[in-house]
Amino acid sequence: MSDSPEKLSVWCAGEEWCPITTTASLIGKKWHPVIIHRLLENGPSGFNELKEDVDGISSKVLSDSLEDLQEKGLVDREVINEQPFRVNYSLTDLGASLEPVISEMAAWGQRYLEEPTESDEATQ
Amino acid sequence: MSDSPEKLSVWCAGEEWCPITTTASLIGKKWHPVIIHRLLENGPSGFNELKEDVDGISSKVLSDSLEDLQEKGLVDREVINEQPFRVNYSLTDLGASLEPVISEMAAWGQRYLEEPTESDEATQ
DNA sequence: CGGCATCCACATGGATACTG
DNA sequence: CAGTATCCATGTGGATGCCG
Repeated sequence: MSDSPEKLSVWCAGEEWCPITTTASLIGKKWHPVIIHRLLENGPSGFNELKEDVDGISSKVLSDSLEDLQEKGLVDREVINEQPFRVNYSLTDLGASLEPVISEMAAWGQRYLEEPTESDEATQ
Repeated sequence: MSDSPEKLSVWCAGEEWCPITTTASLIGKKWHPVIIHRLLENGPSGFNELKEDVDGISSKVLSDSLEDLQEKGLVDREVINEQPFRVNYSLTDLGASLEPVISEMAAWGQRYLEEPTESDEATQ
């Protein structure tokens, strides 16, 4: 993994460019952080493998999210076999460079969020 | 600022509870990270003050976002004067505890994202 | 100043079924 | 296995205007 991926040029909503807004626009979608986290933890994965790791996602949404992440240059898709058909998703260098961000999010969640109990579950 | 805010119990989409998914559901909306960032940087702020700091947001969306952040226990709203009407938004201890996450996002954005040039701007 | 009301367009995501 | 197709409900955000 290179430690200096190419920079990404992304336009941003406001009038002034803001690194936080822009970063949020990259990973601020519902499933993006989890997908990146799984790819960081488990390494390159196939589609259904990823679908099982990312609990609760539908194939359509996973497909959409992966396409989005590819466009943003954070994820690579590689067809590694035609028959049987096999695909590999992996992080680009830029995607992998998000590791500190993702692990801060995970750490924060573990420290400050409480796992719902059975009774919480019943009320949902 | 206390260093051990109360834990927050949040339900999460999938079948298994996941700290990343849950954290993402808290700060994964378009403007939330910026709002938190501004409150961290500039301290407690009034509504319009915040609106100017968060560049490009409309009052409706800021209002919605702040309400959401209050419900999630990350932001406090305090009416500090009736006439003239003045309100103060500040981070709760839990909200302030997000500082490492937010600053990682900001740092990542500054390191790996490129500010668009004038010509980029022209094509948008 | 600090919003809320209204309206509307578009994005997002979930369920289900089907395909090469 | 790795998706796509379709449909549909809800969410999200932007514009504008008004109010105490």
